[in-house]
Amino acid sequence: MSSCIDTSELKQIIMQIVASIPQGKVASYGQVAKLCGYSGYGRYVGSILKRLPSSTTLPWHRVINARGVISFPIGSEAHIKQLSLLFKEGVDSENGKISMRIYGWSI
DNA sequence: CCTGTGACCGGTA
DNA sequence: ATACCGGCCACAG
Repeated sequence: MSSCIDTSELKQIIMQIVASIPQGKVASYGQVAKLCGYSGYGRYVGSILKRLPSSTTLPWHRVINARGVISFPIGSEAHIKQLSLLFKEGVDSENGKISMRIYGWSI
């Protein structure tokens, strides 16, 4: 079956939610999807962020997975880049586990 | 149209 | 605590 939703609209909502994540805090892919009103679309959130141009101003680095870690292989360029961006914002992490979550944060 | 692929997630062993 | 599994769903080939 083809998509049963308006993907272009969902894409914009996702970008809006990600853009509104406060500096120094993070959200999971599933959390972003749920905040959009589309629970279960975590994978889609990832696919959207993947296509972002390198020149984007969207804080994509504030989105991690539900296990509290960066969803890139440790040591990969993307992982190093995301970690440094988060570290620069003062995100607290121990052994790669991000502790400053976004739970309780409202739109 | 059918199949494989993810920057995912929650439950189970 | 870690490892695996099945479900998830748009998208590319």
